[in-house]
Amino acid sequence: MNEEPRFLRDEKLKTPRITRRSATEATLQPLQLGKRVRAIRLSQKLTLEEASQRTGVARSTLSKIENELISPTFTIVQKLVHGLGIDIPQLFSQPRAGATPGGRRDITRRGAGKPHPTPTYAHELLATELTQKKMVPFRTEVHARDFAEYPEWIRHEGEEFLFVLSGTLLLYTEFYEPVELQEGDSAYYDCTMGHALVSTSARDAEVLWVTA
Amino acid sequence: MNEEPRFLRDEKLKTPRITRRSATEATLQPLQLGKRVRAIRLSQKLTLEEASQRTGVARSTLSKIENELISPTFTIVQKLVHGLGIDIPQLFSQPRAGATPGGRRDITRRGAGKPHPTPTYAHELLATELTQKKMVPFRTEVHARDFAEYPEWIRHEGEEFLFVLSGTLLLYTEFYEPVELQEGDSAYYDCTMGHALVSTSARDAEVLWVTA
DNA sequence: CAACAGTGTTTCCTATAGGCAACAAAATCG
DNA sequence: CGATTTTGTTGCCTATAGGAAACACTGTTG
Repeated sequence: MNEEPRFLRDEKLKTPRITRRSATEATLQPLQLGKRVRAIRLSQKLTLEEASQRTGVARSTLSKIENELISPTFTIVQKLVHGLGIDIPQLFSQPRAGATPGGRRDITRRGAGKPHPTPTYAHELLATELTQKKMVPFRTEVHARDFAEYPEWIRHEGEEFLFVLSGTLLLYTEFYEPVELQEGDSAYYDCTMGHALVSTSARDAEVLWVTA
Repeated sequence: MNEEPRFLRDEKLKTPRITRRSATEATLQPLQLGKRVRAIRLSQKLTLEEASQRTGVARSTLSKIENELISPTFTIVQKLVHGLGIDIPQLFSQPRAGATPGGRRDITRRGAGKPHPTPTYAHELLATELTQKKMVPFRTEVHARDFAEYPEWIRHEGEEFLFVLSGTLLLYTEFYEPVELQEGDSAYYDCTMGHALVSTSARDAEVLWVTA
């Protein structure tokens, strides 16, 4: 009295109600999230019940996710990440069984990074072809012109190195006086300490940023 | 508590979407995926309809996601990531309220680094006041003019990011063809793979290097 | 300024995600 | 060994995600 797994059904004979409007997603990889989650859970020697308690997700739901019976909601994914201490890069990237990656290389031409805008910054992410990397480099135009544009401190894990490519700016940090940086200056700081940049030159300042 | 996503600073939003059952974890981070998606879409100057076609997600669904009315399914998130070229897995990661201390900061003025000359490179080490750091940043003039100046491959642990500050040069790597880099270009590679730089411009090229 | 073409939002409805509870299969205990 | 606990896997049901279409707005154009 059991029906086939739903998503299989879906693949097979779900043509009548065609809603596939473009072929963009044709090449979408399976990306076995379920197996990944299971591997991570087992690696921590947790039972479904324990994982359930840590994440706040029902035991049954976890089972279904691990067996690829359902596609979890983003809120659930967040709970998993949070509760199991999963590093999201792994979740999104492919197996890559090997230990330390060997001979990878990724070239990013000027202006060819992936844009990532925010109200105060215009980031351009570099080396986005590589997934499992220790550092995240990006080039940024600092649009902010006043410290007041930041509703609160920017603050996150890790350490950050910044290098001023052009223009001048003020580096505000939580525990220090603001300091003016000019072209060629650089700074290294803990990201857990609140920080923010404000352009002071005629043109918006450009910085190179690397986070780890 | 720092639960701001990496590049995100944003106005406060209300709806934390409460799950009434698992009261174990009362509050769940907002993590405004919606605003992020909207920002990315707008940065690419796409309408909802265009984004819909690229991602294969219904226009209405996109609208709801951007307005935080629903929590998208993982398959939908995948489609978004794929169709809009979103990278940055760490974008989604919630910096765990880790006990990483640290309010360190180190400013290095232009030219004020610690010189470290070699036959082929003139390194200037940056942020040398800080000792226990994850990354080692330095600015380098590439004196080498011929690959033959390197008796053997440079090779060491970790990963390296390099950004061309001025001039042009050739990046030789063990497993790839040499590639020419110009001002503003960047590269990321595994250091265990042999690598070497050679200036090709009239003046010696200058690069910014970060190792981790 | 009416007819129109595009935008983003909202409504309606179906498909499905997720929790609870019943279940089967091991594992543990008596 | 049977009884009990603990494991992971289903039914079942409700809450909700997601698609199509209607809608409300805003420009355009003749």
